[in-house]
Amino acid sequence: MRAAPTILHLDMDAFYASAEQAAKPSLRGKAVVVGGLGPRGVVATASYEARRFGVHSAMPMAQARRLAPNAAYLFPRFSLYRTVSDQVMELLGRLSPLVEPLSLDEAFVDLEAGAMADDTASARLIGERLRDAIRAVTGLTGSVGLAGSKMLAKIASEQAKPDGLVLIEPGTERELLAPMSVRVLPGVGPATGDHLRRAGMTTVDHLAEAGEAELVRLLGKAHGGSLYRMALGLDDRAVVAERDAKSVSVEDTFDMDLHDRARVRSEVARLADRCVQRLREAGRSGRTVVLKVRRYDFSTLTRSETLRGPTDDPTVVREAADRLLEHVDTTGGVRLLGVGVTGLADFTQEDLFAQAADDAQAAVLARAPGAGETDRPEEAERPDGAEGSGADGDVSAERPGEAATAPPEQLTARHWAAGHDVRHDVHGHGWVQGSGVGRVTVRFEEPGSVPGRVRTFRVDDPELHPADPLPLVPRPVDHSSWPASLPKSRSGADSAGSSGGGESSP
DNA sequence: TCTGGGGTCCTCAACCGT
DNA sequence: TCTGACGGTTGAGGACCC
Repeated sequence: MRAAPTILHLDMDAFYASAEQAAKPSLRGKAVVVGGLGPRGVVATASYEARRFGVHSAMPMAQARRLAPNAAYLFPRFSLYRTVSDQVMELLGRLSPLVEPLSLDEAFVDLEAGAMADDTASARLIGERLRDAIRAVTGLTGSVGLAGSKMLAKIASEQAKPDGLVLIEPGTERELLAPMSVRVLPGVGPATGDHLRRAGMTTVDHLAEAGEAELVRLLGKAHGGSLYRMALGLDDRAVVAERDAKSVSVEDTFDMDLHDRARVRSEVARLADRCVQRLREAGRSGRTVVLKVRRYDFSTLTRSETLRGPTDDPTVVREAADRLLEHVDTTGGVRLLGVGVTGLADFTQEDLFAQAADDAQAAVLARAPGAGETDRPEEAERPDGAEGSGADGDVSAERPGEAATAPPEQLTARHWAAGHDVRHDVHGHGWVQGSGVGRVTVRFEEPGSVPGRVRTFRVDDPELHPADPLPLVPRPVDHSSWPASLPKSRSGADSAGSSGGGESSP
């Protein structure tokens, strides 16, 4: 525990939905739901307007449509969200060298490492100025929590939502936590929450009173011990800037269960290729191949196989996944398949072969260091050529600069996904409101415009083209010197407790 | 009324070598 | 040679997070 609120947690408000509302003026103030639009999709984010109907994250899309039939339902556009996220993370990086992104819309900042905040007043000032800067640069709002630890900073930002700032004064932590539900503590989900409730513990105070021994008895050593410390407000987890990924995986849920064994095998091969592609893009290799199968009844099983050494060879991963599939009963149907790789390394078994060959040249017995016997046939037979194998690049142009020069003109496919941007030779920039029976409906508007008009075209209209997202703020205020202009401290900003939302302006 | 995708961490059991 | 303790590895599953 620190003496000053030196951890800042930023959480963008209803991030995906807010970004869509900023991009599409006609959706501002309306219920917007972003997520998978297929029959088995779930909600990724609902705008605050949609939440009033009871729609929330992780809810099945079919249920959301029943609750809010008039909401706008949009497919996620990760390239847009990533662009905005990069802008936000760049601002955070100017506050401290220690920034830990948790996702596209959330991050911890260690203000102490940035030597930015030396007291409560200056921490609060930084938080407010950060919210101003985010709004000016991205057009979106974010909520800020400030406290002496990660856990409390996150709880504070949750309380600050939407569009607010909450600072937890050092020394008030236990009192603040005591009446809260056990579910506010990190690591307490539905299962643990139920477990604790059956033992008569529903508030954080109950956990603190129960004592460490009782929690360890109920939940095990690691979980029980850490939960007890959290209940006392103790959390000394550091903000970690760089985290190496420990696994890479891809999975697909099918609109209809798969029954044909040959189809299941071909899907597993396809997923293995995609997984390897991701692995290679990250410049990594992996040693353990994992197959995941979710059956018709939602029961999920995994099978794994550890190779002699790490690989990034699609053939090796594909064959391992296929071997694992042989041990899985898929009669009855399969709703999800996944292929993953863990035990990541920065070298491959093939590198070890090269090393072994060098060793042999030096008249030393060729035995690869740390990898046991290096006599695995399927890896020895690998044809060389690590360049771009596997599935060829269907990844969309993610970098704004590149995207502008390479518009995704998929004229052969002509699939108009709801919510995606388009450009019409006559009417200009717009977005797909819906499509079907050979028609596509487009609303012509852009971030800075007034709500636009709707027109309908044939799906193969030659004047209609897919387009990249436009910046949410067409001409952002210059923030290149931010936050150098921040005063070190301001006494007027030092008021205790929470400051509500909506007080900042660009 | 059904339940995504991409991860992390923990637990437990089985097995192996010392 | 047998036995037990113990640590490391592997495999499977569960819970949780965003």
